[in-house]
Amino acid sequence: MAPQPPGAPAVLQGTHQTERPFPVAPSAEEPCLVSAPPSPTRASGDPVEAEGSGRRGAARRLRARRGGRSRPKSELALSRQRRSRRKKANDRERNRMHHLNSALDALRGVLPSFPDDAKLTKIETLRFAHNYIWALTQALRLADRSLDGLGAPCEELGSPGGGSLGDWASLCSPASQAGSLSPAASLEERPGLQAPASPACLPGALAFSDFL
DNA sequence: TAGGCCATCTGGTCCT
DNA sequence: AGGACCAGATGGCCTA
Repeated sequence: MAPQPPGAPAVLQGTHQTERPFPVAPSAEEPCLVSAPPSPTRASGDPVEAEGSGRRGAARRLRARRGGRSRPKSELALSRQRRSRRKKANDRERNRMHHLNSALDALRGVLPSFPDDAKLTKIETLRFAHNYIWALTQALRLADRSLDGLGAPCEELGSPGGGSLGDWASLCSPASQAGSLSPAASLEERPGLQAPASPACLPGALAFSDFL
């Protein structure tokens, strides 16, 4: 996937999404909210107000206690309330997704660098991170063994079938066995992508796609 | 033009 | 009641 060009609605591009914490997209409900006339029934039709004056206190208190919380609302009031709640829910959902994208960007930041023009997609980022962590774990394990005098050769990292490095990463990685939605194929067309921070005892020429 | 990726909206569900 | 989370739908943008 090519990088988002300027103007594209990228996640963190310094456009409206970073400058406006909660960008509110033009919503179909907005015109309704703005143009909705004030409720004509509110002033004169409110049941509480209508029966409020002139009644004995006991009956009124009883009624208030019984139905005070769920006072029936007019259709217009209900509609307004629904729109208001939906709008707030949309804002929260947008904010939540922004936080999620920020976390995803932070994850991209700690992963081995890659050419500027090759921003990882969301699924690529997750798979890359998963496999990269797995690879680092393997490296640490082997390093520990070496320190213990076992002298584990790096071939232990080799693929079970003696395949290529790509096979090693893709076959051994738990992520590669995890699912069927692997986007690795799309990354194979990124020959320039390398993992520069090859840990000790890891094959230094691992291709970027090997982690995906 | 088809397909991929993305942001957003929306309704449902669960939890506090 | 309201918030968090989720998944489906939708439309925009971009590339091959």
